[in-house]
Amino acid sequence: MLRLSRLTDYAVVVLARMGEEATALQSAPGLAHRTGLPEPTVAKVLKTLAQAGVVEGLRGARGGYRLSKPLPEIKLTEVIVAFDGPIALTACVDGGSGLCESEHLCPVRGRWDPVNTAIRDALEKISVAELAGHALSPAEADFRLAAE
Amino acid sequence: MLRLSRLTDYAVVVLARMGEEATALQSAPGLAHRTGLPEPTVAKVLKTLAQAGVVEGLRGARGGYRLSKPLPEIKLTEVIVAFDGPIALTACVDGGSGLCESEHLCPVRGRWDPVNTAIRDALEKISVAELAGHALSPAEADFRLAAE
DNA sequence: GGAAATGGGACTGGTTTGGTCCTATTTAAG
DNA sequence: CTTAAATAGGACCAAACCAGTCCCATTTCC
Ligand code: FES
Ligand code: FES
Repeated sequence: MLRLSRLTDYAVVVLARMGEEATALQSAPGLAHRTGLPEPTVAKVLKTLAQAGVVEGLRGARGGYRLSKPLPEIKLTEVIVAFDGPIALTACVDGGSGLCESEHLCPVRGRWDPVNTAIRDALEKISVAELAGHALSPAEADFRLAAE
Repeated sequence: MLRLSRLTDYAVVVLARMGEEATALQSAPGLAHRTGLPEPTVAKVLKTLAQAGVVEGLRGARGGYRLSKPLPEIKLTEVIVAFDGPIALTACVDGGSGLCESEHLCPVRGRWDPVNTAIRDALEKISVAELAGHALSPAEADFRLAAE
């Protein structure tokens, strides 16, 4: 289905929620509660995002996570790469030789690169903020909490 | 890895090989031999391509497959859709509601659409011919055969 | 010192996918 | 008319992959 990891989807949801209070320090359990997603999953997502440098994690009691840059500056590619790895559409990786067994017979050898860059370019232009529907209103957020 | 099905890769290889003799009727075993790919796999790929209308299959002895249109007119999306299904990057399909359990809590709901169209547009512009490295020279083809 | 949080990774069940094989159907050749 | 060669279609199985959970170490505030 050419689908990306479900965790990527979750990540966007979590980031969107964080974007509503961009400066605040928010804990994983807290965010789980506010997004309605299961807590262990949110924790995992945040860990990965922290590794990628998209969010910044502060340890200790009263610790939590914080966006390391404003939502509109977070490119979608950053998130995707964090969870799905480098954006390369095929098994025959970009310049890499030696990995494909039928390489010496293959007319396509390496030719996927233009495709990959085309997709990277397309995704590069999209920020997470654009996916977030930038900020549900606070009222709407309250409604969601109530719905739980 | 955001990778597409390996069969898609094979398909492009096979199509590229067919493009070298675009009008000729070529059998699955023959193409398998010429591409160096295992025969059952090539057969499967061709069946799928036939269903998608990319190639045309003729039955019976002396049957075979033929491109249903010239290689440069075959868009990459056609091939991808044939093997990987519709190009939609997330589990939450385009307009479809009701499939996602946390939809009522989800700030992203449906917002992936722009991403999907961005990717579709990018892929739409690429033809299989562009990936094929359009035609190894006949000499090169002979070399390959000899190399087997 | 204890509680609360992140950091990092191991483990596992479920799903998906690739690859193979089998059978029916069609058509040309002998 | 029989046989052979090919496509059409689908069933099946093993392997790879992924999500989800859990566990333990580390850090920091109270
Ligand atoms: S299939 Fe691997 S190089 Fe072409
Ligand atoms: S995660 Fe499904 S609608 Fe957002």
